[in-house]
Amino acid sequence: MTVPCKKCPLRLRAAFTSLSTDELNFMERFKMGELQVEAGAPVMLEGSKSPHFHTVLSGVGIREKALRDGRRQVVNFIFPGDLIGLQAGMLGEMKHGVEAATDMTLCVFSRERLWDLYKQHPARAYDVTWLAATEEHALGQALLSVGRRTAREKIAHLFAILMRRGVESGFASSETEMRFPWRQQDLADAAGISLVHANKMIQSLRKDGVVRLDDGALDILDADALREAAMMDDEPAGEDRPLL
Amino acid sequence: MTVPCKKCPLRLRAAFTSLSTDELNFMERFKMGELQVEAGAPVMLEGSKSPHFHTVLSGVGIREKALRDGRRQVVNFIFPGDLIGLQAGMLGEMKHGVEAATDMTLCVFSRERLWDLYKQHPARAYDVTWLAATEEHALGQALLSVGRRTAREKIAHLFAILMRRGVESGFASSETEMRFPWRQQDLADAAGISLVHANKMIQSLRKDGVVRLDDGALDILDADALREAAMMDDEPAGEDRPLL
DNA sequence: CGGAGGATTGAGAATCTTCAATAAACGTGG
DNA sequence: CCACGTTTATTGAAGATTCTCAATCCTCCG
Repeated sequence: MTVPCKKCPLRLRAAFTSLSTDELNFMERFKMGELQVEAGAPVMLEGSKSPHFHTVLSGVGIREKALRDGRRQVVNFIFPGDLIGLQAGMLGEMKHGVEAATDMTLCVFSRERLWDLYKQHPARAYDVTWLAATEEHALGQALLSVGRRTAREKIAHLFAILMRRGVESGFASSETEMRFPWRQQDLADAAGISLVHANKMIQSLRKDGVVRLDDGALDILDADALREAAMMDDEPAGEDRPLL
Repeated sequence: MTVPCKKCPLRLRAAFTSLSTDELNFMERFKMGELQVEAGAPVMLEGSKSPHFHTVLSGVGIREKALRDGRRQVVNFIFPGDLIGLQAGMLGEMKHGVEAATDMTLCVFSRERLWDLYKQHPARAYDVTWLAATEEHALGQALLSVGRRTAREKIAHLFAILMRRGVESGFASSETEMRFPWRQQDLADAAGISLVHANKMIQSLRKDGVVRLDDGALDILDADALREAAMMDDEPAGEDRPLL
C-alpha cells in the first residue's frame, strides 16, 4: 500500500514547502508507485536508462561513479527528500549509480510525464531546477574538498556535511547524533583517499574528542572543533527545500 | 551595440537547438544587454548576489571556489554557450567565482524574469534544467577524476575534456588544436595537485608525444594515447545542447 | 564452529608537496 | 631600443603525506 501524496510524511516537515491542492492532485497521478530497496542493494545502475525517477521517502544511500578499472568515487550522499534519476530523465541515462546504505523506500515517477509537469506546473518545474542547482552546489563543495583539503580535513568535512544533511532531512535523531550506516570504505571513496588512511584520520578525530563513531552511530562531540578541523566557513542555515 | 538574439552568432552552430519566433521575441526582451570582461578579470565573485545572469557569447573562463585560507579549486571551465549565474538566480548567491581566461563577451539577463520564462516558455525552462543537469554531470566527472585518478591521468583527462568542450562549442580551431589561454596553475587547481607536479605531468605527456602545449595553444598529437593516459571510457558524442 | 565483511594497526614504498633557484616571455618607462 | 619588474614556466632535491601490503581482531550469521 502506497502513501498518497496528500499524506506524504515528508511534507509535514517544516523544511519542505507546501503545494496547492491542484498540484497535489497532479502529483498523485504523477506518482506511479513505490519502490523498496534493501540495504546494500543498488537502486539505479550507472549508465542505466530507467523510465522512472524517484524521490526518497525514507532511508539513505550514496551516489557513486567508477573508473573502468574499478576505482570508485562516492559522489554524494542521499537523504530523504532527495531526487534520484533526474539525469536519466534529462540526459537519457544515469551518469552515476545509486546504492542503498539502509533499507530505502522511494516514490516512483514517470519520466515521460516530467514534461507535463513543466507545462502544467511551472512553479514545480522551478523547484526541480532548484534541486538540480542545489545538487550542483553540493558537488562543487565536494570537489573543493577532495581537491584541496588534507585527508583529516576531508573526513571532518564529511562528518559535518553528513550531520547537517541528516538534521535537515530529519534522518538524524538530534542536532549532534545520527544513525551512521555507511562503511569506512564509503567515507574513503567520498574523500578520495585510501581506506587505511581514512581509518587513521577517523582515529585522529576520535582521539581529539571531536566525534564518536561506533555501533553504527555518529556523535558530534565538539561541533566547533569539527568546523575547525574541517576548515569550514560557517554557512547560514539552508532555506526551505522543495519536495518532489 | 548589442547582438539581437535573432542574429545570435551562437545560434547558427549546429550544436544548438533552434527557437520559435515567439521564443526569440521573448528572449530579446529578456536580454538586458551585453557585458565585456577582460582576460584575467573576475566575471562574478563567489558569494555575490547579482541581479543578472549570463550566457557566454564568446571567450572562455573558469569557475573557482576557495577555502578561507586561500587554497583554490578550479571547479569547471567555461566555454561559449555556457550559462553563468544560474545558482545566484535560484539559490540567492553565487556559490563559486567566475574568472575570464580570455576577453569575454556575455549576454546579460534579468534574474527576475527567469520566472516569467518558466511560466511562459516551459520548453525553455526544460532547457535550463537540462543545462543544470549537464553541469552536474560535468562536476561528477571532475570529482571522480580529482578523487580517483593519478596526477598524470588527471592532467591527461583535463586536456581531453577541454578539447572536447572546445570542439563542441566552436572555440577550438580544429578537432585537435585549440587556443589555450589557461595557466598551468589553473590546470593544477582543477586537478587538485600542486603547480610543480602539474608541470611535471605535462612534461611527461609531452615526452611521450601525446600533446603539444606552447605559445598558448594545445595540440592533441595522439588522441588514442590521450584517452589511454586519461583512463577515459569513450563516451558517445554529446547531443545538441540548448542555448540560453 | 567456520566464514564473511568490516575495522584496526604497523611498516615500507610511492606519490606528491614544498622550497628554492633559474629561465623565458612580456609590458612599461626612460 | 634597452633596462627592469612582473608573471609564468621549468627543474632539482628534500621532506611529507598518503598508499599498498599484510596481519590481526571483531562481530554477525548460518
